[in-house]
Order: sequence, then structure tokens, then C-alpha cells
Amino acid sequence: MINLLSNLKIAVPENIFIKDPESSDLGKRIVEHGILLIDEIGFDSFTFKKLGIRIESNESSIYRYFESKHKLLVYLSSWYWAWIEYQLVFATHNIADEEEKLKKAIDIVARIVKQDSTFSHINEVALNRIIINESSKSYLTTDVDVENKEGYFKVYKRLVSRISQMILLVNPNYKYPSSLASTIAEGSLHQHFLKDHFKSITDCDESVSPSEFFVQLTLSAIK
Amino acid sequence: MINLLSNLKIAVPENIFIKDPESSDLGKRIVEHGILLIDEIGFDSFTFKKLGIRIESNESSIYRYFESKHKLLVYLSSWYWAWIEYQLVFATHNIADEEEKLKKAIDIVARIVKQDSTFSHINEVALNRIIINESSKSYLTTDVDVENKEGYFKVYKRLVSRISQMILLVNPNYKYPSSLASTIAEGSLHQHFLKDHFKSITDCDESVSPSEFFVQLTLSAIK
DNA sequence: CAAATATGATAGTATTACTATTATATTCGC
DNA sequence: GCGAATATAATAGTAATACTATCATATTTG
Repeated sequence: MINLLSNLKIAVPENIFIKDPESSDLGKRIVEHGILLIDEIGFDSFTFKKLGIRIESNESSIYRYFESKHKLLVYLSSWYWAWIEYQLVFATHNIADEEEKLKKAIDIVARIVKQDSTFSHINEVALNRIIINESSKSYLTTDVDVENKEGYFKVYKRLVSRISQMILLVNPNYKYPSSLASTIAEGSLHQHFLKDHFKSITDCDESVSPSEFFVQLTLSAIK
Repeated sequence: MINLLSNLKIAVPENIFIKDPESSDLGKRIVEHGILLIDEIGFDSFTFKKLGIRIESNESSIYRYFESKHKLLVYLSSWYWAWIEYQLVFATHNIADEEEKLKKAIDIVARIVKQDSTFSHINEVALNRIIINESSKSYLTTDVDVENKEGYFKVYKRLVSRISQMILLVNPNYKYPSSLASTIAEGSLHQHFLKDHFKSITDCDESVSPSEFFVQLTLSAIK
């Protein structure tokens, strides 16, 4: 699988960036070290100036790729969800039983991420931490509706819709497939956050995973 | 109920503020118009300078009540959850049946807020919108762990724990009471957000409420 | 090899999130 | 009713942020 897919590129909506960071060496370094720096100091403290120093490039050059740090976060979120979607489609493709398929899908969305060597400049483990800690800041803004119209969140919405479809294939009469799917996606990030910071209000730990919890929740709700 | 409780004060952890805003007229105006202004322009654009102009007071005076706008947000979140907790305790107190009790509790946490005239300077409807749109920013920070140790989030955690206890009273063998409770609390805010901005990934609208969805989800999971 | 394109360096701007200081009101104890 | 304490207001100042603009210098390409 690793070698088979070495030419694969994760597709992110084109209007999120000014210049495609995948198209140049500098672009890839911006994304690579952008992920590492946001993971280290948090999105709020992150600036293009600090990133410029880190990659020994110039603030002004980074602005040629992304209009703002907010757009970089939207880019990283889209990349992450497109990558999860690709894993989900790949892993569920040859499962015949619809219920098994759904269980696998939930597991992929809710599990903790492992490094994927297919995309050498992306540290998926660090990116996963960013998604857990920062991704909601990408849409909790006053411009959500404008940016949503521009398609900034379509990758995420498409993934949730896929899960929603899978739920309906297990039970075509279930009344809340979209709400359940969005609860699985957002809720599993939240459970990961809770186990790292607010342990008293989650049951998730080394022995209980968010995947396990959401599989039980989902199957009992729809059956 | 309104007159009965006219002396009631919602208790917020004392170390969140420098000076208790409930203790003076200016303090109340800071909270009152802080809510309205954050609701209008969003937390990210909100500044103490703008609030000072709005209430015809001085930026420096506001800093005598709250160390930063972040602390004001933590204060507002705590106030909100303490207010929800009080409603929850009050409304479920005389329900004998544990399942009915839990259903009522979920409804109170997940329903859309109506104005409560008990606290005249607080616009609960605007505050509810702030909680939906901004409250996760109060804990998605690099200092969560420090602030958590200081007790900044204890009101929220206590509310989730109450729901968790109620779940266990319906089914003492259910494996994930805390994760389910935290999913209800956070998830219902998220569903409200989705119905306002990302309609395609929720089933909630005028006819289906987040309360209804989470009641069905919860009861089928634990029974 | 010239032209186009990419990157780098520098400077500048309005705003933010504060801190510090001093002045002026208001309230309180006696 | 007065002096002291406390609350609020006014002003100034600071380092950092989130950019924009301009010009210079590499590098690539046709």
C-alpha cells in the first residue's frame, strides 16, 4: 500500500490557498513546519513571523502561499479530513456487511492517528493533535457562512455525509443519520481532548477508546 | 418561581475575576454589555476598549474586574453552566422515575434557551449564542491544565458529572456514563451550531430538536 | 540570454492586549 | 461633616500582532 500510493496527492479545495503549497519546496516546508510549530506552541501563539524564522525563510514569502494563519488552519483541517476520508473509503471498500463497514468507519474516524509514511512532509500524529485542539477555531468565526459558501469546509461535510449514508444502509429508517454522524466525528475529537485534560468527565483512557464508545453508542441507537 | 428566587445569585469560582462584577453597578454593566457586544461582533473581535466605549467607562476600569477578555469568557461560561445546573436540579428534583428525570435533564441541557427574568442584567438568549459559538475557546488553550487545576472549569465538570450520575441511576451497568454525559453537553451545542451554519450535516431544524435526538440516543444506548 | 517567476529583505501601519501612573470622584467610619 | 479609603477615569506607553507595500535578488524557463 505504501509504494502503491506514492504518487497520491490529497485534494484540498483550491481557493483555500493563494499558491498551492504542494507545488514547491518552500510550500511543503511551510506546511511541514507549520504543523510542527502549531503543535508546539498552539495556534493562538503561532505567527507567520515565527514560522519564517523556523524554516529560515521570510514572513512575506509565507504570505504568498496563505492569506492568513486562519487559512492555513482551514487548509490543514481539510487536508486531515481528506486523508481520513481516503483511509475510510479504502478500508471499508471490500467489506460486504454494512454493519461491519460502519463499525470500521467509526473506528477510523475516532481512533488515534498513527504516522503514515505516504506523505513524507506531513506529521500526521502532530496534525491529529492540532485537529483535536484547534480545528474548531477554523469554523467558530464570524465569517463561517461566507467561507462555507466558498466551499472551505466541504471535505469535512463530505466525510460526515459518507458516515451518514453508511448509517442509513444499516438502518434506512433511522431518523437522525446526519446528527449521529456529526456527533461521532466531533464527539470523538472531544473525547480525545477530555482524556488529555478533563479526565473526570470521560471514560476514555488506555483501556477504553473513543472508538469503542462510539461504536456501542451508534449501534444501539440505530438497531 | 420568579419572585421566590429574586435574591438568588449564581455562584462562579472566585478566582476567575479580580473583583466580583456582581458587587457593583459598573461590574454588572461590564457583564451585561460584555455579553451583548461579544454576541454582536464575536469574541475574537471583542476588546475591552470597545466595551469601555460601549458602556461609557474606561478600559482600565474593566481591567480591575477581569484580568483579560479570556477570563471574562471563562466567567460567562461558568455563569451559564451554573445557571443551567440550577434549572436542572430544580426541574428534576420532584421527578420520581429515574428515566423521566434523565430525559428532563437532557432536555434542559440541549434545549434552546429562553429569557429568564430572574437575573435582570443578563441576557440569557445572547449568552446561549455565545456558549454555542465561543465557549470551546475558553478551554482550547495552551494553559488549560493550569487553569483546570485552578478550578476554572469546575462548574461545567460538575454539571456533566450530575448527568453521568443520572445515567447510572437508570442503568448502573452502563459502561460509559461520563463519556455519554459529556457527549450530550458538548454535542448539543454542536448540533445547534450545525443547524445555524452547516445544515447539511445535521437533522436538527424547526421540527427536530437536539433534545429529541439526544434523548433517543441516550435511552437506546443505556437500555 | 532575456523574461518571467519565486523568494528575500526591509519598512511601515493600525490594532491589540495589556501595564503604569496620576487625577478625580464617591463612599465610609467616626 | 471631615478625612481616609476606595472606586473610577484619563492618559500615556509598550511589545507584539497581522498584516501590506515596495524593492532587490535569485532561479527557472522558453
